[in-house]
Amino acid sequence: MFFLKELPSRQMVDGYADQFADVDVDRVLDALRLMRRASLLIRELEAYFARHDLSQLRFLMMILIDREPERNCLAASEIAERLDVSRPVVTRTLQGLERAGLIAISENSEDARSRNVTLTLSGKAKLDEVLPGYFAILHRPDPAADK
Amino acid sequence: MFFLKELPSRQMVDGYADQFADVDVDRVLDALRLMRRASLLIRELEAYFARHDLSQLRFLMMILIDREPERNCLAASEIAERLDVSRPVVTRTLQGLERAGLIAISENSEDARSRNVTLTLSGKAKLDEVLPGYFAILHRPDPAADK
DNA sequence: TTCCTTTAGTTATCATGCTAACTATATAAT
DNA sequence: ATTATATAGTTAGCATGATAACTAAAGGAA
Repeated sequence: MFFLKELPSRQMVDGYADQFADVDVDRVLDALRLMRRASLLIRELEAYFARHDLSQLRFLMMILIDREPERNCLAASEIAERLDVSRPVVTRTLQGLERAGLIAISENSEDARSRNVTLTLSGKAKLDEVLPGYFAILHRPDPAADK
Repeated sequence: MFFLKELPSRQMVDGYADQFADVDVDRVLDALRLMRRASLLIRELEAYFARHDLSQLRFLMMILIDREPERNCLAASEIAERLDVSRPVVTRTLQGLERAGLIAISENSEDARSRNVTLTLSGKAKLDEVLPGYFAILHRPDPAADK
């Protein structure tokens, strides 16, 4: 995360960048602004989800399952793949969701190593509960409101 | 953080958003792209810093001190304020930097509660070591390379 | 079949973010 | 002067990210 409040001025970046060749100061400042704005947005989303006993990751996993057209279930490995998050994080997060009753985990008859993950009714209800606020936060013009 | 690989299509967002009023689908997709790109960039920076026994936060703290015009030192509370990070995180990170010999922490003669933080020579050297690679990562066009 | 490699998932451990609750000092109010 | 409040910093404990190292099952090659 990147929460630096006052981004460096162009002069300051110049000051550092002068010591090295080929630094595009505008691009650096753009990248800093990008990280700052996204970090604030992510922090806000996490706080929102926490108030609903969720996290962004929990939410995204549920969305991924819900999104699944026919099967209405997913293997844990498919979730890890699509979310681009490490396996242990997937394992732990799924365990939490199961303990919370939001998903159900069952054996896969074709591959004993694999687990099928399904949304419970409670899980679907949780999605409905959370989605409006989610969109409200996302579609706000600039959560950073940098001055 | 937000690492969802395949962002939802406009149709999919529409599908969810239709159930609620006033959702600007383009704005939602923009926000998702923003978070994804920044998350990848932050992850890359953290990995880079980790290879130098730093973290983005450690780096930013050192930059803040180095940036300081005359005093060449900062109070911990000022660091917390400028970085917009919780106090305990500042405490812990400063302790780590001190143990690593990159900063020095001294008492403040005017306020017994406060601590003055200074960069050591080793700390300044570390900044020089790390800055070129930092700019190189930041000024890359689009680290996400979202197809 | 036996052995080797790959894949699915877990456990253990660490780093970094948070809040709540604490100590200690400084400052303001009475 | 005493009491109350605010500020600086720490500690404890939780959540979420990561890697490394593990078990177990599947698949391929000898």
